[in-house]
Amino acid sequence: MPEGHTIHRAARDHRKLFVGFNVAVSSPQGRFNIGAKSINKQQCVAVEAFGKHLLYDFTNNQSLHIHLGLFGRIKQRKLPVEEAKGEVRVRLVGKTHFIDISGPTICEILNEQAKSKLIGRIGPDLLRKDADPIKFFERVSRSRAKIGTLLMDQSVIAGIGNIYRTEVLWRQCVHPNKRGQELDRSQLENLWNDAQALLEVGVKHNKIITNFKKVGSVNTSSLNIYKKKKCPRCQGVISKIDISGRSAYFCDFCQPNS
DNA sequence: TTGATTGTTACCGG
DNA sequence: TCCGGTAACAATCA
Repeated sequence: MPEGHTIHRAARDHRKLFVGFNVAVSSPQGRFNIGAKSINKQQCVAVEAFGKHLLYDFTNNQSLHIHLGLFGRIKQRKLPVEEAKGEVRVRLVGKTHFIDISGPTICEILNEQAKSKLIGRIGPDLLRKDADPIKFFERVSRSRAKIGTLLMDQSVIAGIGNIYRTEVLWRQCVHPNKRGQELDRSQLENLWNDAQALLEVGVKHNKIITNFKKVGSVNTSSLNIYKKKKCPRCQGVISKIDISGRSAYFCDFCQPNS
């Protein structure tokens, strides 16, 4: 479910729900018995997203660290609390709402040192004001790896997932198999700027939207080529390839690799 | 029941 | 050291 926009949207929403309040934190038994006692009913002082990682900071300098992975979800509901549905691993209860987090791949409590280490290994985050695009430009420019791989590497650029990868490369007419070092500075700037703009739209609408064209007043589709057969620009056939286990789509004509 | 899926990490070989 | 490939793990739905 989540690319960067989902996590930053959650951080924005949860800031209003939890910061400044004593938050009840509970977790069930099993793999994700995180020992929530140490943060339970502590005051939440911040909620922040770093790439696809979500951190809830508490007064005792500990943080709840969540990564939703491929299947994780966050459900937000109004109080009173209801019985959890599905594989809920953590529940946070605030003054007016509660959230259930199901299926995360990471769900743990970090101290300050571990938190710094985590933040340190995440690349520039398209949705953060403190992001430094120069780091992205330099890293890609000296890499032999495919741009399709690099865009999904969260230590190179944080926030892009499989759908934005396909859509941004198509919008900028770059073949996913181009090597990082084959791209010039203006292409990299365009990729950065476009991805950033699209992710911001994603946060605003809580949805991935990369196609803004309307026929009459109706949006034909919010995506251009992801899982599609035909290129909306040239009407050509969309190809599908596997890049490190994930499906990437591209238009042979609009995104030449030569 | 099977396959697919908006993700990440560890490990190995080249 | 970099890069590609593979496996493991997560939960849900068609």
